[in-house]
Order: sequence, then C-alpha cells, then structure tokens
Amino acid sequence: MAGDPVDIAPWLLNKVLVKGDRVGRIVEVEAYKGSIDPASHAFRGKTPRTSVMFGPAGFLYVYFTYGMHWCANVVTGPEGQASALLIRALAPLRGVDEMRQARVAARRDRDLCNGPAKLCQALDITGADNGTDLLARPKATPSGTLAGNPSGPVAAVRLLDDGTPPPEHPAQGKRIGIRVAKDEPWRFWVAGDENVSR
DNA sequence: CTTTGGATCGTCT
DNA sequence: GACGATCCAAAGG
Repeated sequence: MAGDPVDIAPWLLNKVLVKGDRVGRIVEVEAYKGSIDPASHAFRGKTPRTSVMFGPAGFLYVYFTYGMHWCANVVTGPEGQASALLIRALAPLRGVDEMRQARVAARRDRDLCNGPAKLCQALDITGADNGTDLLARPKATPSGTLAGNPSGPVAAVRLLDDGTPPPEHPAQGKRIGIRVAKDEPWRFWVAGDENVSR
C-alpha cells in the first residue's frame, strides 16, 4: 500500500476501521497529495504536526482543527511524499452503544460517523492515536487477553479487510471544506450509502 | 428539508 | 496573533 492516494482511495472504501470494541466500514475518503497539493497540511513542508505523513504508508495521521475536532487520515506513502487519505465517513458495524455514548447529539445511527470529526468522536480517536501502525497485528497473550492491557482488548486503531470488496464503481467528486484546490475530484465514496457525509 | 452563525485551541508565522 | 481538511443548534421553507 504505497503510491498516489487518488489511486488508492477506491481500494480503501469498504475496508474496516477498528478501535477497541467500536467498528465501522469506510464509506467516504478524500485524497491529499502532499507537496503538490495546496490543500494538504504537508504542502509547506514537514513540521512536527505533519511528520507522520512523511513516513511510510499504513500509519494513522490525526490532527486537531477548528479548536475542537479531531480528524483521521491513512498515510499512503510513498515515503517522503506525504500523501494521505482523510477518512470522512463510516458505516457503524459494531459498538454502536459506545458510539452513542460518545456522541449524544446523534439522533440516528447514521449521524454517528457521517463526518470526519464525528467518526473520531464516535470511535474515540484523538491525538493520542497519531502515528499508530494501522496494519500491526494485535499481540495476543497465552491467556487470550491482549498484551499490555489486563482488562480487555487494546484500544488501538487498526485497519482490517473483512472480505468485502471495494465498490465496482465508486462515486467521485470534489473535496469538501477546503479553500484551495477545491476543484480537484479527489473525494470518493460508496454510491448510495446513507452514512456518507453532507 | 436547507441555511446560518457561533464555538474554541493546537499549530505555525 | 491568526487561522482552520468542522459540527451543531436554531430558525426558516
């Protein structure tokens, strides 16, 4: 998994994002092309905040915005190019009760994860998760519990493939909520899915 | 259903 | 010292 995020975006659709007991299927992403993309946080070079994006693919870049929101990206490499895919929406699969506790404002299930900051709130993804290796396998101990946490599953973020293939014809359009390079059609989503944002 | 305005703080200049 | 890759509540059709 390394290359142009626009090429990788359709592949990321229908993959599964997990944190602890909370699970969702990725139904909407946006590509950011690092140093050649004025809308990318990495456009003006490497800073402490964006350093994860300059690393290898498969890691999680979490940033804070608008004074109150966290957003999560999958770094797509290749190393040094700072390409990333912003996860914009999930279809909740498991842990809906926990998600609702984290997001009391959600009226229906589809309000839980239909936005980049909402899904971070629902899955409890914060700056503490920045730099997580999304493809690392959780380490099981002989007793069946997970290493480093005696009281259950490790609450680390992981990206999984549950066998659902990407959509054959993903919808594609302009990115949302940016002020520059807004005409680039680098947003991809699962056509017709009710959890897509907006 | 759509539109509008306000909140709030980590990061970089 | 300014600015967001946003969300939500309230108000209007």
